[in-house]
Amino acid sequence: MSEPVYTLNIVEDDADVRDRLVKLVEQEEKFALLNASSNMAEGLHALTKFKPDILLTDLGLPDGSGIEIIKAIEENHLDCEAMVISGFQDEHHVFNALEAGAKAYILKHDESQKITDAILAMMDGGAPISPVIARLMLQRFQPVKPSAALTEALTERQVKILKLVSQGFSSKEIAEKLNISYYTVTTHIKNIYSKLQVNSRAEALYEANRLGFLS
Amino acid sequence: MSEPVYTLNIVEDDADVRDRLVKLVEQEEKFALLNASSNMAEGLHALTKFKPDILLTDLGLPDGSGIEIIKAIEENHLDCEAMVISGFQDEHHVFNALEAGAKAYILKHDESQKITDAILAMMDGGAPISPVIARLMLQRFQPVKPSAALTEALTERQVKILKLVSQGFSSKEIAEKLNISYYTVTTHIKNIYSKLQVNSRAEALYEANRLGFLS
DNA sequence: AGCGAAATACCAAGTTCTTGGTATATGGAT
DNA sequence: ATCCATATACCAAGAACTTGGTATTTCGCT
Repeated sequence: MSEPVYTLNIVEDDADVRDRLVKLVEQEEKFALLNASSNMAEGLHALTKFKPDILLTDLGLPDGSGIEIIKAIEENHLDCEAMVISGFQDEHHVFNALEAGAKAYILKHDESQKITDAILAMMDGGAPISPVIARLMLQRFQPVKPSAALTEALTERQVKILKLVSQGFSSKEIAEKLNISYYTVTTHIKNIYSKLQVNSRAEALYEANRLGFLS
Repeated sequence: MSEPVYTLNIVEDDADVRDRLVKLVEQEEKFALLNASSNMAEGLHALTKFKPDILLTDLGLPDGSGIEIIKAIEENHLDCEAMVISGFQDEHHVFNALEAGAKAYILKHDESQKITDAILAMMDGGAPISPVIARLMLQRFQPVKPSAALTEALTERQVKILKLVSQGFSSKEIAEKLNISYYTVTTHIKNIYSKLQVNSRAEALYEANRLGFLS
């Protein structure tokens, strides 16, 4: 099979960075640069005009955000993978970009070779994320320690069971998972209801969520 | 300032892979290998005995899972960063590991240099995640990728009922609230289950939350 | 040694949910 | 005008949950 060639658009307002990206892309024979824009309006226009396989975009643009361009991919039903190349490392920018549909998020100061690798990894179905960014994402999976309210209200075991309930497991399944009796599970759930003052699983989940017991 | 030196434990049952990791660690002067175990029991014991700065562990061990070892870090209040080196790329293994507290997740077949880099990146506050793994994580931030199948999946009425279910109301209560028959409510819920591919209220809420239908 | 909290386990009656059907009315799209 | 999606409604059997009991074991604390 022949080498796949990916077409590519770049949106980056800083001329130096943009030139660096352009060079980097032109040096890799698997890439074919279609357009390099310096602002959001141009970037949006070029996106729909050239329909590239890959969008490489900055976030902070003089006339708006790269996020808008990423969203436009979805809205226009384009077959395009978006990679953010940004200097921003804060939660706000990162999650907005990822939620908008970015498949990759790498930092401007990463080495050129890493950026090239990242683009290829993305087209290979991966999601190259700079470690610093990934640490932010991780925090969504490792929420804060048991809050004061939780520790006081529910025991460790009860929280464990409540979490399994929240994942849709039946009492029987939870019993099997924890290697305890079905009756024990129902007893725990009974006690959880009592503490949360509710009378059903759905209610318990609602309360637990409201009180921040679950992630 | 002088070079930091990190102490390190390895847990990996495959002798070849373990030897490779050991060599890789010994070649990097910033690392000081304390122990290399081949199963969970040993790994757990070595963890509490040596209290390393870094735990490098496989997931599938003959007598259990590396996840147990990662959890032990938290339970014993150890100051240790856990990195998973696994062959598993499935959602179940990945999320269990991350939720257990793993700070990094890389694949066995990654190059040695990448593994070394990853350990250093982790100690630098990053979270090196292999692109394939990161793609899994991304799906949690981009809940409605199959928007055609999911965003458009639930009708307005179904969402309304699902929200009431999420607030803990019974079918009977929902019927009264909406001034429709109890049977209509159960029919709606039945159809919601079908669309979300679940079989209970708790499961439906879990899915709906994950997909962003609620909140 | 004794107390209390937590986790474990069991039972049974009653309630609610789940599932596989069938069926009608309405409104928008072709 | 017809088709299709949506909302509505009903039934019944079986599964799962809820509730109010009782009871044992383990563990930390006094």
